[in-house]
Amino acid sequence: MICHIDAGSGIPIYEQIERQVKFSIANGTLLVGERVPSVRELAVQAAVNVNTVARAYRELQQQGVLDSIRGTGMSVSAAAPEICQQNRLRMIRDRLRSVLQEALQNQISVDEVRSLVDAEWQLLTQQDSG
Amino acid sequence: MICHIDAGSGIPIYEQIERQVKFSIANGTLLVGERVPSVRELAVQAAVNVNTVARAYRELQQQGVLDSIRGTGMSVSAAAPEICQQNRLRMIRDRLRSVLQEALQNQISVDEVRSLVDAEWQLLTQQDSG
DNA sequence: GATAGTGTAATGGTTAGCTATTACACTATT
DNA sequence: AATAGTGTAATAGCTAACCATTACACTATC
Repeated sequence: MICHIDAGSGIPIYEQIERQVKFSIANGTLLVGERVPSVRELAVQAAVNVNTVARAYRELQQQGVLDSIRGTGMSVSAAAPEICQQNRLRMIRDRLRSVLQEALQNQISVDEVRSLVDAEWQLLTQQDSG
Repeated sequence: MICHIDAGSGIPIYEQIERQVKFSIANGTLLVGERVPSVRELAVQAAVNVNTVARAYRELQQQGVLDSIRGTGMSVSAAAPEICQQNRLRMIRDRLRSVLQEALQNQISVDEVRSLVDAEWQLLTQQDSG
């Protein structure tokens, strides 16, 4: 599992990690019972502090997504796929709604928004930059 | 000029104020030379501290959007409309891009995104909740 | 049993954002 | 001149997020 962290996105790092773990479970990259990267391993890979990863994992555990076995590691719980799939679109939708609210409040039309979406999507898929 | 502040959006309040002043200038709600609400007045209206408004205004002044006359107030600069109109879509686009990046990284299709946009837009325009 | 790898926890420090409060210099109005 | 309204500034306190470091309890492996 590879974690993309955008430090300047305004979203807390631990939350970004949470999201990406959930997404990986939702789309089958992480399977039930599979071990998730260790906190230290992921901290190095994402160039982030161990505590930050630990916090993300702790919250995922509290949400029932991860099982923790002391001394061994953390693994994807049996209930995880259902939880994560249910939240899959919701996580995107919540962020999207916030942007749309701003657009709406400032007299930007649906058509303009649609154009932006299509244009930006094309840029992202072209360059495959992320 | 009315300011809508969403404390839980993750975007700093002073930045939200900046954005909304710019939007108001871009769409003609605030005209060149017109006085902007005083820091104290806007602070009360938005239920926010004076310093926070002052910071937003200070940055807008540094960007050439507002002129400051000590003892009198702040007014929309002559250069403001051009600056704000140029940034109008860019402000939305930047936030949109961030959301789309996450969607793309997690195998969400364009169609799903488009559906979300349309559905959310309809909800927002129906309820007129902001 | 020693070692290396797990999660967990505590401490201390930094930065950003926000609040509350007070104060000052200035301008416009009365 | 007095008053009320401007922007501006400084101080102090708070919280969230993050980092660096150290330490501990546990497990698997050699």
